[in-house]
Amino acid sequence: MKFEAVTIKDIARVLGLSTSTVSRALRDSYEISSETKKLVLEYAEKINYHPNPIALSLKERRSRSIGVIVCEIANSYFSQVINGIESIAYYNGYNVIIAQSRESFDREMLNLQYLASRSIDGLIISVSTETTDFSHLKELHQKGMPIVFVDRIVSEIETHKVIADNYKGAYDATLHLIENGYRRIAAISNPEILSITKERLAGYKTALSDNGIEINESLIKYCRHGGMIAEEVETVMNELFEVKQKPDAIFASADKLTTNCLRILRAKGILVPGDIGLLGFSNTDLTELLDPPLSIIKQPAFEMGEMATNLLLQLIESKRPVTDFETKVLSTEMLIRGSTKKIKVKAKEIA
Amino acid sequence: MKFEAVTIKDIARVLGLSTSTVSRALRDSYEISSETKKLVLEYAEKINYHPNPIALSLKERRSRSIGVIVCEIANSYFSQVINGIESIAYYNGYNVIIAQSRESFDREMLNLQYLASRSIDGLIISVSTETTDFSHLKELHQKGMPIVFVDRIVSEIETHKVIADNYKGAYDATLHLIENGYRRIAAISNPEILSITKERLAGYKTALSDNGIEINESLIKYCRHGGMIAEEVETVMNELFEVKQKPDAIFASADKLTTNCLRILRAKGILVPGDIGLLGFSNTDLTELLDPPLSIIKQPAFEMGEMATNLLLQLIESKRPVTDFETKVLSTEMLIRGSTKKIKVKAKEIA
DNA sequence: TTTTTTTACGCAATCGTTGCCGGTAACTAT
DNA sequence: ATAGTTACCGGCAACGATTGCGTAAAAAAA
Repeated sequence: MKFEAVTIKDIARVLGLSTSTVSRALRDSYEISSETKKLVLEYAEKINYHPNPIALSLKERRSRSIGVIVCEIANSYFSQVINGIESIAYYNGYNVIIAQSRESFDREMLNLQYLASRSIDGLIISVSTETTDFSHLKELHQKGMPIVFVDRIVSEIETHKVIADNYKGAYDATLHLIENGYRRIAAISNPEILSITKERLAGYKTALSDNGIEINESLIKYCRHGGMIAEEVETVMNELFEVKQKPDAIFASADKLTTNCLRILRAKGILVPGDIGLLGFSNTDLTELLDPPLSIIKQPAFEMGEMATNLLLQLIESKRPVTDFETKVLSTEMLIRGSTKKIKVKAKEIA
Repeated sequence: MKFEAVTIKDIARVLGLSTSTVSRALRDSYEISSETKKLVLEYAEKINYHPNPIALSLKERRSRSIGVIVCEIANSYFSQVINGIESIAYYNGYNVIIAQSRESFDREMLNLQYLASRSIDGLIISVSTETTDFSHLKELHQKGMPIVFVDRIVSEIETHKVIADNYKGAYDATLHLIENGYRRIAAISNPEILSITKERLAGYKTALSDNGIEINESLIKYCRHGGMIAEEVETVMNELFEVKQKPDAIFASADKLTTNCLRILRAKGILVPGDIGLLGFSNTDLTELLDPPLSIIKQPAFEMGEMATNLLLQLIESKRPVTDFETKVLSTEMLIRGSTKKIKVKAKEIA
């Protein structure tokens, strides 16, 4: 079954005009008499005419749609980013096509090809944890595709970028743990290649150093799939608890990592706080209802989506090639709750 | 800046052929010699030619994209449904355009118009809680737009529908509460107009009747915005706890309602279980980590998305108008956890 | 060698819309 | 009265791809 729409030809035929006249009447051209305009406009309204966007796209060589690639939408951070993207896009008459990489490089490539072949006018992307080769993105970028990175950025590609203040967020988080008496603070992260991982770990390390705590590389763990697979989080947790000197706190640097950490700690019967403190990046609005209520670093996800879209539209609608790119850095927010309750510092560790 | 793509004309010009020859060579027509085919194919591969989907859409009068309207994607149930939709759609070469109604009738209307004007080939929709007037959908449907309803269906429109077994899910949930000793079971629901509300409340009521418990309408509350706004849940909770005979359990019939119930109970300092039992429909994977771990009814969201998409593609690709529609009903799953712990039944209530 | 058939390709229309050019009235200016 | 101007509208081409039809050249049959 086909959905038949009204065209400009139908109007022209019925009204005994040419298509060009109808077109111009609809666009309120000065070359058309007010009577004809009125005639056309009224009839168009009556039969509920809408210009065919596909024909327009073909004519104008633009699809008025932007592509978005994230790892998954069933992630509170990204779903909030997407809400931000959509709000701006729809407001400006752009359509949003969402694709999920599911943290797979291959799927990211496929999605990219798919979107490119669907003639998107621009792209907002947060690269997958598996992506170490950016040549596909570079190629597209060089061909003139406007691209804006959000969150997980690619430093090698010069374009607009929107990130949270990952360094400060992680620094504050670590500092908070230290101030509450924690000393052996483990970090559970995404793969090292990701920009957010580097930035967050840098904040974590500096906070430790600034407070005279030695950085212990064996306390820093990476999860290949960003916590999407619970087992990988379990594996690194096992590694952390296998050794003599167990951590007394965990800093998890991504949404899924944070909640999966809690899941595994609970499964292991390790008490939070009590046995261990837990603080992580998260945008879920359920963290305060968890057992224990989680202390979190929250990113301004919606605003990041909005900002990325505004920058992208700027690129798309710019007449001349843009060479002056900016990287917007938005502040994170720390919410302190039960999972990082103050512990008594053992005497020997104070010195 | 524009992203310039390779066209069939570029190939024709370089190879000294006509566009029709190139087109036919690419489509492996018998009318083209194998040498020419090889030449064209190799060159197309070399310059990374991809047919312009917009031109194809215009020619074939189809966009190969389907529209999806849900209340919001930052809802675990709907994000899982969307994952199901996308998996089937992408597999069949269809593009998915997602729009959010945010439980607003006006936004649903706008999205619908927008999608229709973007020439979608079909629509999957779960209507908003505000939608009581279906004339816009009916009109579109009558014009020949293939539509499939998921979850929140519209009985007045005859087409394929995919739902969970809401009646049985709610019946089982209520029965479980009764078996665990709860007697004054309140129900917090979406607006009465929604199909899921009717079905779930029917299950709830029958379970009560079957067990000799009188149905008390003052224990049944409706939330206009489906719990998207925390305040409305608070209002109905206040009403429930204002009266002398307070409920001893709550059955929440939607994802956001369930978690917001817990949020408010915690804020009020009402113990779950203990003071009150709580069980609700939910698809969040965080419910087991909540305090208390929530007993839930889970819908097969991903499968529902898959099924809806298969049915929609069937409609779209059918040569003749389809008149034989089906309503698929999928089983829910009940997960029993701490929030519905057995309580001692008071002697007077047993009789 | 002539006729028929096959092979291999080009032309032009089409999808819906708009831009450019051209044309015909009616009106104004000379 | 004639030239020039203005108002208004139609025709054609183009965007990128497909397709029915026509046809020249080569191959096969007569």
